Amino acid sequence: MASGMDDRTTRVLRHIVEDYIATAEPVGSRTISKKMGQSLSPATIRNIMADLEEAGFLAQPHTSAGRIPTGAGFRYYIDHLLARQALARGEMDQLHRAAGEGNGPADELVRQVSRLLSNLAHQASVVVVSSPEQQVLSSVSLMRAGVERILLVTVMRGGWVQHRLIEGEPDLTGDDLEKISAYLNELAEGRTLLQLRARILDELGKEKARYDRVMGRALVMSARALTEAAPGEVFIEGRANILEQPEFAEDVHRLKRILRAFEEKSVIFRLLDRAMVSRAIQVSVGLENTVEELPDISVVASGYRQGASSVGSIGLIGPVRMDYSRVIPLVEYAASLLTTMFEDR
Amino acid sequence: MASGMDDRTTRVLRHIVEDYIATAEPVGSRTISKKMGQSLSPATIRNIMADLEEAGFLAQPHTSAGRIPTGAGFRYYIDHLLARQALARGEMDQLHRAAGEGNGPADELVRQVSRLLSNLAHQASVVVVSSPEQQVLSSVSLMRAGVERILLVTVMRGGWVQHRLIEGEPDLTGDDLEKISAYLNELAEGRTLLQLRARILDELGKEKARYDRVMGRALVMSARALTEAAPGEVFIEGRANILEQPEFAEDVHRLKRILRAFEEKSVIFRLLDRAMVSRAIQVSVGLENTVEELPDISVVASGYRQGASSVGSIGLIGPVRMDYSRVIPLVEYAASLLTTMFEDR
DNA sequence: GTTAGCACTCCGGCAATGAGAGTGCTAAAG
DNA sequence: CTTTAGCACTCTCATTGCCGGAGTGCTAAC
Repeated sequence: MASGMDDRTTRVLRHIVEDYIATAEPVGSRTISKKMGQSLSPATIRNIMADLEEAGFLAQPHTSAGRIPTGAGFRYYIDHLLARQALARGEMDQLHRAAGEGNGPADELVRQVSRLLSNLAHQASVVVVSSPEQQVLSSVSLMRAGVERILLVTVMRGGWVQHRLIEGEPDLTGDDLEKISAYLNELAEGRTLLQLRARILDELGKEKARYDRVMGRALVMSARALTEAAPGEVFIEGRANILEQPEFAEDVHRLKRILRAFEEKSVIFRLLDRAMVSRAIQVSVGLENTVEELPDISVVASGYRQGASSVGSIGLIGPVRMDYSRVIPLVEYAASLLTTMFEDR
Repeated sequence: MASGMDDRTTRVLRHIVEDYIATAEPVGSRTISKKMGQSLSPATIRNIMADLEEAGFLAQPHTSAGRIPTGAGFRYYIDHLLARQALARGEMDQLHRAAGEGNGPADELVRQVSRLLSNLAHQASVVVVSSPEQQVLSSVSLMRAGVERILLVTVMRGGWVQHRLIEGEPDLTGDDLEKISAYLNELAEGRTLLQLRARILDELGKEKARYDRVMGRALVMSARALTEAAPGEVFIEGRANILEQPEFAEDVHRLKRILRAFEEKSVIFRLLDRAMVSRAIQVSVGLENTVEELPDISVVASGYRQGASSVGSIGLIGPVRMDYSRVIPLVEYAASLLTTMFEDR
């Protein structure tokens, strides 16, 4: 089907999509005829449009409005017709600078980049950080946090910090904690969180005798704390930008749906997890995303890596009518920027 | 002026405000007459309304609409006429449960409570946590975070965790870090962040000889890292709830302004900082808040404490037309809940 | 296969209209 | 002196009807 379209037909489709992206209005045959240098008359364009509509790429809001691209139309455009716009030098610089400012812990870096991406694209920007269980540890520490609580802090290579509370254990002294921390660090050397946990339990079985009861119990508790799946994190920036898009600004219902979605980590995760595993940029249009509540939005996202493993993804969320030619390079660049930033950490 | 209003007049004002809160529509003399059991005719009410308008408590959108309370009208209502609604047993329970679930680090606790508060009130909820410099430390730890970075983790009594990156210092070994951590913990005992910093510098001057150059430098860097003002934190929950309010749902401009404001920590801080110092609940109506960009919103907020010192505040942000009789007790209860939760930590 | 021409459809804007809600004023009643 | 009934007046809002414009589909000619 799709392959059975001749060059002229696809050119018409491309112009329709691009015009619609630019104006958010249904586009008519006259407009396209002009745009193509009048080499074809409006009547001819109309015939072609009728074909495209039959093929499912276009739709009419009502008789005698122009056509607007359907989801399938956008899909075809993105897959076959898109001419990427090169990033402006200035935009690259800005992104670099944003990344540079994020010299605090990793979350600051990510937040800055996300924020700028959002503003450059005039869309809401989202970053998800996968649960760091698969990441390699840099160091571990047990800290006192009140009489009845101990805090287990883990720092990953790349700069992500996590902490989990352990309840109880009031009788461990500061000295005890230091000792256990030192020991945990030894075990952690070069390992992931998961591996560390296994290792702790392992060691504990082997050399039970070496530890007094209190310390032994503390080790078990550490292992248990490490088991609790840390959910991963979500950063959303530029929510206000979605009001720049008429499709959301006008329709309070859609707006509410999307704002609610932004408040549910799990939804955002489902929205971006495909991009995480894949290496290439992912564009899901309208119904394609797996979140039933949001049938009318698009997600452009790309994973970023830490060394060889994918650790998260960054992307934009907006209406189906997005300026993909501009937005796709932006997201790609942002993702690669994160990848390089995390490389030398 | 205000004191010069007789009982009947204020009763009319109260009814107008309450009706307007309930309906979001201008209210007319007929409605009020009915509401007051027809003891007064609409004509009389009209006279009273005219007086109230002259006094600045009411306004007319146009001739021959009903009256709407002005900012001053709301103010008077809140200060003198408000009949607080008792919290429902169920709501208190829910809040308690939310607080109980937040058994992770302090930020989880705060987030859960804030979220529920937001949903109960149908408004956006905001929590600010003041920069914890004045809070007493529970423990300190230096951790390796990559070759060129060290992470300084501080845990406050009450469970707030902060981390700051220190760049450089590649030659400190894990052992070194442990030793310095132990020493810092000794110095930190029972002190605030600020005091700790002073103490470090102090000690360093006195006993310079006791430390080798590397460790000395590390201490200096720690002190410096502690100096960087940590900005405090802001949590916003239930943004989508503001769309429940017709005044925002209809006016995209206001909506955008408020969403933008939510993206600027500093704005939120300015909005809530008054509540932080004061012990009582604060209600600022319309123009009263100090943020010029948001002249048409109300903030209901209350500080919460950790022991004797104020450490932050929790509140609601919404249109001036809020159900104060319900919302004020909610916020108060949430704040007191946070205070008790932090007490036994 | 392409295009000009034409009849037709549908939306959006505009003015006119009328009902409804509410006011302010006046004059009478308490 | 206060309250109220009555009434004229104002303003909004929803409804209606009426173009004009944009765009289409079809047919017939090129």
